This record gives sequence, structure tokens and C-alpha cells, in this order.
Amino acid sequence: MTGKKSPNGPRSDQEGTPEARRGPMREFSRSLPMSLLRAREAVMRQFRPSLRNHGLTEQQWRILRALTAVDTIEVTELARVAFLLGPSLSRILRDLEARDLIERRAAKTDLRRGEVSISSKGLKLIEAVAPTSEAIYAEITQRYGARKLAELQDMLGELERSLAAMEVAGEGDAEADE
Amino acid sequence: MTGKKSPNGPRSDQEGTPEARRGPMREFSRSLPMSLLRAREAVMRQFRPSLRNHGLTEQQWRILRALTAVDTIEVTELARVAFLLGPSLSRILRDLEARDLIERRAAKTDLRRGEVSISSKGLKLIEAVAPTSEAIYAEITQRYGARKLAELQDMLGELERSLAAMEVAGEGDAEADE
DNA sequence: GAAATTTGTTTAACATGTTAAGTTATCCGG
DNA sequence: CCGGATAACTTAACATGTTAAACAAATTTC
Repeated sequence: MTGKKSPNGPRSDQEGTPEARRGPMREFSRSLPMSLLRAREAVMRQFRPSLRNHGLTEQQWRILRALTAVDTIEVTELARVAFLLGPSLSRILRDLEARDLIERRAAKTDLRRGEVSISSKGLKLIEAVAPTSEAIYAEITQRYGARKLAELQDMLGELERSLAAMEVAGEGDAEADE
Repeated sequence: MTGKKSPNGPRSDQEGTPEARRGPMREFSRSLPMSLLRAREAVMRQFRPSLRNHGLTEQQWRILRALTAVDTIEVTELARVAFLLGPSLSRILRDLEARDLIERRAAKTDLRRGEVSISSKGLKLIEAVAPTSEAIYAEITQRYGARKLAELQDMLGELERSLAAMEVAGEGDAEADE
């Protein structure tokens, strides 16, 4: 991990298999998805140890955190707010309920819907973790710069909006029905 | 998905459990990790269907993509380039090898190291997927703006660098040994 | 109002993320 | 040489991501 290895591998023949090369195809590590992935990982790396010490995963934290902002919330809404897919949320809620960190009951008007809320035990846990999380977030803000951080989030938001309208074309190579 | 639901859930009593409230604690959905997660998801949502049509996951694609840039590469280096953890890479390589998309052999000088390279079948697959991927990337660039995209990536890179030096403090609540 | 359809949530199945524990091969000091 | 570090992977175990299918309650149709 000393970072001395050749950054792009030892290549002598720059063409390799003739048919493949259609340009270096964008340096790859500089692609947008990779940039976003690395940036997010750099951020989360700061938080994970603290969460772990409290027996929480990132997603469990997101759920409890979202629950502190409301009295009760329906599962689907919670999935949207915590940005989790239904199946993941379903599993995590089952575990959190078993740990008595949340409470759950069916809605009176619609028995399909589940209403979730944080328990007092869950609240205590949040209170125990929050200070450290806030401190880490504060240091990140300070290091990167509050101004720049706000700007970055604006740009990320606009990226989202730019792609929201973009239709996902599947090209349909292996499937053509539906 | 029409976006009509109440954006913050139906809350009547604004205080709920008294001990919880210590400030809204940063709107949460506007936290940096969430912003990065949503942005990346918005981007990957564009690519996944195409990859899926070719029987590839995002990570498998990253690996094959990285392999086209080199003649051969060691597993550890590949993990660094494709930004995957060792265990994930180990599993994926096993599968890709079983599908004859890559080739693998032990290094002569050090039998621990594995040298990986893409197979001709793997190259053909890459060639089949690349055009669509490039087209999608081009449209993203056009929609968001090439100038702005470059700026965003610069800012993401600087965020990485800002946090690289930051020591990960674990606070040691539940563990104090080591 | 019963059948068909839709909606909210959960299960299933497979792939990856994440940390810890193995395995085998090198390296190193005596 | 030999036994104790190290290093490079690989396995194991558990949690989540992702898509498809199952289920039950609610809504719509006829």
C-alpha cells in the first residue's frame, strides 16, 4: 500500500489485440461512476468505525436517523427517505424490531401498510452515536470547506435532476418482450 | 411514483418523544453521503439495464474494463484499479474464469501472486457492450454539460484528497483492546 | 358483490460489501 | 536450514443490493 506500483501496469505493446482498441475508452478510473464511488467511500470510511462500535451498519443508521425526524412513517415512505430498496428495508426492519430499536404496527385504515416508529431504546442509541457523527461531519466540512461542500452538493443535485428525465434505454440485446 | 406523497410524513404533534429532539440534525437527505449515493445511483441506473442485457453486473464490467487496459495484472493491483475489496474480487474472478471471460495463472517468481488477463471471449463481450456504454456516457455528458462534469469530477477528486489524510477515529465505545 | 387488477410488503435467489479467519508461499533472523 | 513474521489470496459469515415472484389487503370491473 505504499503506492509505488506502476500506475497502469507494465505494457509494452500499446495495441495488444488489434480488434479491441477503440481508443483508451476514457481512463476508466476517471469515469463519473468511479469518481462518485470513490468519493462516497472516502466519506463513509470516516463514519463506519464509529457506527460499528455501536453495533450499527450504515443502512441501519440511516433508518433510525430518518425515524427520529417523524412520529411514525409507512414502510414505503421510509424506503424513499432512507434511499433503500424494499427488500433491503424489509430485512433490516425485521432485525431492528428484533433488537427492540423500532416498533411496528399495521395501519388501521389499510392493513397492508406498516407504520414504523423508533423506540425509546432506539432513541438512546441515536443519542449515543450522534455526537461522534456530528463531529466527523464537522471535520469533513472544515477540511473540504463549507462553501465548497455546499457547491458540491448543489452540483450533485443538479446531476440527479439532469438524469431524472433521461429514459433508461436497455437496447434489448437478450430480451425483447415486455 | 407520481411524487404526490407528503414530503415529510403526516405529523401532528411536532415534538413526539421529548428526549429525542436535539435539533433537526441536518436535514439528513441533504447529508453528503446521501447526496453522493443518490447521484451515483442516478448515474448507474442508466448503465445497469444495458450491462444486464449482456449478462454482466456493474462490478464484472469494471473488472473486464480494467483488464482491457493491460496485458496482465496481479490480483491486488486489479482490486485497487477496479476499486473492489479482495474478497469480492476473489469471488468474481472465480465466476469470470468459469465463464471463460478471463484467464489466470500463477506468477513464476512468486507463486502466491495470481496474474489475470482478459480472454478473447471477454474482449468480444467488451466490444459488444462498449458502444452502448459510450453512448450513454455521451448523453449524460451532454445533458449535464461537459464543462460542469469536469468540474464536478475535480471537486470529487479534491474531496477524496481532503479526506485521505483524515485519521479514522473509532471512539472505541464497545471495544478497547487491539 | 365476486372476479380481476392493483397496491404495499415480504420472500426468494443470487451477487457484492465488509470484516475476520484461514492457507500457502516468501522472507528473515539466528 | 528452521521457525516465526509477512504477504497475497481465498474462505467464511453476515449484511445489503438487485430483480423476480409470492402474498395479502384494497380497489376496480362487470
